[in-house]
Order: sequence, then structure tokens, then C-alpha cells
Amino acid sequence: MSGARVKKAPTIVEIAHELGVSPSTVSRAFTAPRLLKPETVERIRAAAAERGYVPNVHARALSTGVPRTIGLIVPDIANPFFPPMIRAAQRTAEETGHTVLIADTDGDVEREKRTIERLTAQSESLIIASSRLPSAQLCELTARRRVLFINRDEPETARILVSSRDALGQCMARLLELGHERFVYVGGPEGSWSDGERRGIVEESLAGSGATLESMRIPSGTYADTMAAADQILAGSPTAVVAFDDVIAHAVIDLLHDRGVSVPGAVSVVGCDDTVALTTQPPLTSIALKVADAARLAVRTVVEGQVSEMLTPQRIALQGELVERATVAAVG
Amino acid sequence: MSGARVKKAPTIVEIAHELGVSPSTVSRAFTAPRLLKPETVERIRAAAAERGYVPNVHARALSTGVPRTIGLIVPDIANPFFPPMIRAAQRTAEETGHTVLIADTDGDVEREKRTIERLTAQSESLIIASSRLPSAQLCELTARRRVLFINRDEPETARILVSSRDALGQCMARLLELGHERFVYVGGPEGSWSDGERRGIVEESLAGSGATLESMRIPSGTYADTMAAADQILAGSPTAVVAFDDVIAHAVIDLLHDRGVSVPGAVSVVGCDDTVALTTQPPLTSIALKVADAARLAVRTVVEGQVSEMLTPQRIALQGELVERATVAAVG
DNA sequence: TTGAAAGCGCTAACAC
DNA sequence: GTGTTAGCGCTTTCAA
Repeated sequence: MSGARVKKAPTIVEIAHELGVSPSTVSRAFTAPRLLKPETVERIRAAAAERGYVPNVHARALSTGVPRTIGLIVPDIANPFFPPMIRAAQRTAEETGHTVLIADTDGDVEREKRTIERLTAQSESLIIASSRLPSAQLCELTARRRVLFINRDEPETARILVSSRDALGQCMARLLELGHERFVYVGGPEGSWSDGERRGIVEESLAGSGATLESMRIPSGTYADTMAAADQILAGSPTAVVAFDDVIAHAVIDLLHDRGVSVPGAVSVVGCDDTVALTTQPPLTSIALKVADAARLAVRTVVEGQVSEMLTPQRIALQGELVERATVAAVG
Repeated sequence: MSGARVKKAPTIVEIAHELGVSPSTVSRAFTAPRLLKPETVERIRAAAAERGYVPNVHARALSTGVPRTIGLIVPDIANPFFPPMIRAAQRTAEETGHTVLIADTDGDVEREKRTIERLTAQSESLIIASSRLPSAQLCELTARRRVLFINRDEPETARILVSSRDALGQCMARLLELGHERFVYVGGPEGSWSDGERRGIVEESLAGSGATLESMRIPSGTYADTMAAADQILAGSPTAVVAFDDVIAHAVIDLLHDRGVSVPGAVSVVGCDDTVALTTQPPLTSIALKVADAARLAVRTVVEGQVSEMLTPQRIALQGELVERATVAAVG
């Protein structure tokens, strides 16, 4: 079996020859069937299917000048926040015959820049999620490229924000209603747009309520580092802990449990992203984000319109939904 | 800003004109610099860098006949087992200037077939992880393609197995040593190679030991379904539970806890994959698999050698390592 | 050491 | 409705 030859893919010309038609006719059978006699289309498609013909994307891209490829750049594919986004993007792209190229930057700015360069050359547009680039670089790099951002709120760009504003606001109101007076916000990575938004909402919601707020941050956002910050989190004897995301919330529940503090009996905990919410004990109250919707919308946006034109700057915020489970209760 | 034009990428011809050299010279500056006067190479590279020239992958692929693209097909990108594999594959592919196209099949056979067809056309080789295709179809589909499998042990193909054999065997021996006599194996998806391997090792290890084994399965492999199967899992009052993966192990720990059964005091639990091991209470004893190594090896294997030739059939098993944490103890 | 020219597989005017 | 032709950007003989 070793040494066997890989079968060369059949080309349009070969199919054309066999059928006694011209190459362009075969091409049209796939790209503009309505220009052909239905019968011809049938005949060609049948023959093509039989020989296992699949159009060569490179030839097509070269000929049309538009690579039907969309680059999707994420900081970390292993972060459970992104796979659903990637999935939705791919499924949506499929509908229009596009391919999504995934790239992972490790949250590293240099790598992000290089990735943008590289993908620019082979994609008709770029979708960049949670970009870490400083504004200046970002403007420069994207000045003459078709780029759409997800979760980066840079003015004058096309961007989609997966927002927790409404849901988190509602959640905070509920917590206040339940009599909570000492809050802790356990934030995530510095410079994350989501973290900024959430921190802001928590502050706004509490302003003038008489409740106290302790605001802190777990830069790595990991379970282990959150556990390690237990003392700091519990320093002010909070009655409610709002976590940047579900991973942190999960750790908070566990550290509370370690100290014999009942959740939600003594302390209420809320997470965000709804990624692990069903695997905590008790099940975590969290905010389900419109990640898949954002990806779908992103792909549809970049796919429509002339690829030779920049995207129209606009800001779209998709509001998530509060999912009430079992980690929130009245104080006391 | 809307309506602004996307900058057209500079081509080899433009650079050649500006420098007063021929297009082939510019091409050679990138593909065969040793054929050129070092000084010329320098001049060309500088000019190219300045204009932001990046070779057009499509043109290159068309011209050389080899698309420097590797297709990587996984059942579910959201399964925490795969992102580290994807990451490692991409980083390795980068080294040789290759691009990895990720596709997700949803564990669906039809979709897997379509994906293989589609990727074949634009990749020089395919890496397929945890393929669900029946053997016959798999042989047919792969008969004349450059394909390498990960975690699918089909004879006469090139395959890499991320094995837990040694580590799990060692773990079982340890459990026996500690006096365990009633075991449950809580398996995963039907047809998974990993599940078959693990189930087999558990059976072999216990054969002739006098210990009893209850073997079951959570087809979906989810936390929720595992919780729901609590009665079945605990029916035989096991002293040790071996789980197909960490997600199931996590659920087992939680359901044991719900019933007031101490881990590892009364029951020992071991997981596999080492994906969530650090976020359980107590920390889960698990098996760290060589997933990233497998991906690296897979990419290196498909990248080397003539792309016109099939891969040499071979079977490589990469052994994982037992990571002892806190969910295993002596019986009693 | 460099240039000229052909051609990869496909699409898109433009003919017929 | 279908065929002819030119060309997308690049690599690669073959000549010089």
C-alpha cells in the first residue's frame, strides 16, 4: 500500500472532454446553472459526481479574485467561550460556500498581529474576537482591511458585542431586592471588554443603593488562581459574589464550600457565560450569552456586500439572558 | 469611511516592476533564494516587506499543485479533549508554512463524509480524529487519499492512538493493591475507540483478581446524563469507580457527594483525559493523555514525504501518564 | 545570476 | 445555450 499514488483530482477540462462539451459549460453547470439547458446541467452534474469532481478552491479564488474564506481569530480556542462561536461561524459560512479559517493567538499581541497579516492574504474578510491589540495598532492594521470585531468596542469599526448588560442589571436588581448589602465583583483578565462592561454594570447598579462593593480581579481567570485568592474574596464577608465568568464562579462556590459557607444560604453567587453552569453544586445562576448569534451575524455581515469595500462601521450589542438556577437566595 | 476601498494586495509583478527585475526573480527571492545574488534577495525582500507583500496562497497552490493546507477533522470542537489537539496541530503546521483547516462533524457520519470530500479538494492531507465512519466506508473514502487517523485503530491505515493502556493498567493495579473488590466502569460513547480500549483494560486487569466488575455506559457522555444514572452506577455498592473521562468522573464525584458518600473515603474515583481534573473537589486522579504530542506527530508525518504518495500504514500508540491526586484511597 | 514564457484550474467577457 | 479566449498570481523549466 505504501508507495501507492494519490488519485489526482479530476478537473473541469477532463469532465468537459468526456462529455464533449466545453470547459466553460461545465463551469457554468456549477456557478450559473440557470444559463444552461436544465438537461445539460443534469448530465454534467451526474458525470462530475460520478468522477468525484470537486471544484478546486484555489483556481476558483485566483480566477474570481475573491477567496471564499473568512478568517476567524480568537485568543484561545481552549477557552470554552469560543468553541460555540467557532461552530456557529462555520455552520453559517457553509451556507454560502465559504470556509472559515480558525487562528488562535494565545492572547499574545505580537502573534495576533502576525496572524492578521497572514490571514489577510488568504481571506476576503476577518472576524477578530476579543482582540488584545492597543487601539492605535488596531486602527493601523485594520485601516484598509475588511474586519469585523467581536467583543471589542472600538469606535469607527464594525463590531458586535456579546453583552450581559441587560441581564446582569436585572440580576443585580434582584440581588438588591433580596436584601444583599455586601457585594464582591471577582473580575477577569485586564483589558477584556467583557470584564469592563460587567464591572461597570455592577458599579452602576449598586450606586446609591447603600450596598458596599469590593472589586477585584483574577488576571489569569483560572479556577486554581481563584481558589488561591479565597482570603481576598471573602475579606469583607460578602453576601453576594458576582463573578466575571462561570469558571471563576465555580471556584468561588467550591472555596465557599471548603470553608463551610452555604451557597446560597449564606452567600449568593452568580456567574456569566453559562458554560459550566450545570456542573456546579448547586447549579449556578448565570447569564447565557448570545455567542452563537453573534457568530452567525458576524459571518452574514462580512459575507454580504462587495468584498472590495470596507465594512460599514457600526455597533451591535446582543443582549444575553439571565438563567436563574440555584445559587441566589435572600440574604440571611 | 463606508464605501472606502480595501487595499488590493501587491503582487509579485508590481514589486518586480518597481525594482526593474523580472517576476521570476522576485518569486525566487522567496522560494529559492540561494539561486540569487544575496544582495538581490535583500533588495527584493526589503521592498516586499515595505509594500506589505504576502504571497497569494491560491496562486501558489495552483501553480505548484500542492496546497499547503492540512485538513483536521474532529467530531466536536466544543469537547475539551480537542482544542489542545487543534492548537498543537496549528503551531506545528506553522513551522513548515502550512495552514490547518479545522472542521467539526458533530459526530455525524453523513457530515463526516461530506467534510472529507470537501476538505480533500483543498488540502494536501487529512488528519481525522475519532472517526465515526464504519470501516467499509472508511476504506472506500480513504483508499486514494492521504489520510492519517487519530484514535481510530483501523488496520492498514496510518494511525496514531492516544492510549491510556499503560497508565490505566497501572492505576487498576494500584486500586487492587489498595484492596478494592467491587468496581464499576462508567463508559462513554458507543463506538469510541478510547472507550473500547479503556473498557478492555479494566476487564483484563480485573480478570482472575476475584474482584467484581459492573460495566455500563453513558452514551452522551454528559454530566447531566451521568447524574441521572446515579442509581445504576451505585447499584452494586462499588468501592471504586473508573470513569471513561473526567466529565463523567466529575459527575460521579458530585452524585456520590449528594448521597453523603465520601470520596475517596468510601469510594475511589478515577477519570481520564485530565481535562477538568483540577476543578473537582477533591482533585481528581486522572490520566493525562499525549494529545498535543499526537497532533504534532500527526502533522509532521503528513507534512513530510511526497504529497503525491499515500502515507505508510502504521500504528503508533502514545502512552498517557497517571496523575495521582486525591480521589483514590485504600478501601474501607 | 537572471529573464522569458508556459501553464496550474477556473471564471467571465465576448462571440456565435 | 454554448464555445472561445484571456487572464487571475505564482512557480518553473529552458535560454541567455
